[in-house]
Amino acid sequence: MSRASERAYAAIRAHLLSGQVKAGEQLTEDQLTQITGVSRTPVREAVRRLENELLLVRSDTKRLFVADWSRDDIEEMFTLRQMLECHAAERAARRMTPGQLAEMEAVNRELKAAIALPEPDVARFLDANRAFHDAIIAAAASPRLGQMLARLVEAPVVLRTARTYSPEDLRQSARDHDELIAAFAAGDPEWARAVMGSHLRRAFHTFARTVGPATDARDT
Amino acid sequence: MSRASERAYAAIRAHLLSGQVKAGEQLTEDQLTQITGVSRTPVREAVRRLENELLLVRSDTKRLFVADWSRDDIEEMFTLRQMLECHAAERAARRMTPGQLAEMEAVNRELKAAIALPEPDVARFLDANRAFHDAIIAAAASPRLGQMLARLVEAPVVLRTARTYSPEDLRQSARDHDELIAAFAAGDPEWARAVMGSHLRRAFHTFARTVGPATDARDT
DNA sequence: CGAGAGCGTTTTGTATACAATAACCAGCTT
DNA sequence: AAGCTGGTTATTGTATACAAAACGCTCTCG
Repeated sequence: MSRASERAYAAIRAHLLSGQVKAGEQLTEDQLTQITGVSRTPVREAVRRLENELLLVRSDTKRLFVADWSRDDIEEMFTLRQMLECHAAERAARRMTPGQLAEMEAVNRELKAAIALPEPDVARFLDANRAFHDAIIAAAASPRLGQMLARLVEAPVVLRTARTYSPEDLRQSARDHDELIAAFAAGDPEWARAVMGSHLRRAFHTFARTVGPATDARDT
Repeated sequence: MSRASERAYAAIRAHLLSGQVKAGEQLTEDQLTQITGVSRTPVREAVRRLENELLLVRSDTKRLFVADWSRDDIEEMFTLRQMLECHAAERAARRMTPGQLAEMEAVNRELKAAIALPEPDVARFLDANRAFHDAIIAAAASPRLGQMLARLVEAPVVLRTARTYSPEDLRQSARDHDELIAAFAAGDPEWARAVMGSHLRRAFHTFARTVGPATDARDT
């Protein structure tokens, strides 16, 4: 994307992440031009993108609001992500090249360094974690799958700012990544899928623990 | 969407569907303003949407081109659609209300009427078919799932215009729908998922038969 | 000949003015 | 008091002019 609209996107996103703005609150394009420092045209493009990522929503009369993710919305999102990312892991296990595998090992070393004592660096962990998952998606070589996952992964980022990860959560995550790498090295799609499934499902429960109980137990 | 950009979207889409334009061909925003009769601003919004639906693609330098769907792309799309729509069928089976079920039965009667002899009306069939699948997605009550499926289903519409359906294809489709309705009436998620899976996979092979052989057999 | 620099043309990106529509509020009617 | 109605303001949508970037061409230099 071009410079101004990219800047607008990043600025609005940062603004949403910063927590200065409440879920359900209305935003106007004028406010956003002030926040971003660019004119309405690129702001509108950025807003379209954020709408697509479901960070912003529109009322029936085109007013713009900060999206409000319920616990059920989040669970739904995790379920979809699991479905798609397991598929991606399976595809990746079939297609991964030695170079890609080496790259993933490097990323995972970085991830482990980030959580090393004495002081785990959560932001650095999250960056490495994201790079790891992106590498899998890249190896899956499925543009539509990648696009969909990108949208799913974007949204919860908003919520994770206030989240606390225990050192054990971080270490378990690193172990999952080790096992995923082993599955890729073995070229075993079923293994990769299974590890990814438990990895994400556990992540959901870790996440959910801090949010509250489900309101509806019917669903998968 | 607003009037002008909606009109632009529909006009560009129709233009792509009409076959007057080849895959891979470049389009400029100016051309599109002429085709649509609106200014560049709403054209650009429509283009963003079509990019998102992967009917248009951008070069690395922001030039706009008609997307070129390879056989592998189409297979990938069907695979994703199957994954998501099976999930939707499963959810729908858990949640369907009597009113929704009656609605689906009505839609399926319309579908059967459309393919009745002497002269099956394929356009009418396609409309009813779409309504049927939309009803399932609605019953699944998962906004993100619905949004993703909408994008997946959009694209192949482009290609199916020239497609020929045998009367037997149409009848088998109607039978699948009958069985889906039975699964929903029974409230059996596994049954619904299984029927949807075979329904879509058969649709893929019907589709693929007219397109040509796969270039890569590694994938699911 | 071929590679690359310079320059006019084409195409996309941004700002801004104006138009259309939705929300708001006051005052009226019943 | 509840609900409509007219006008006023706030907000979004569209057109257009200008800026920036990419393309294609020619000309030059090695």
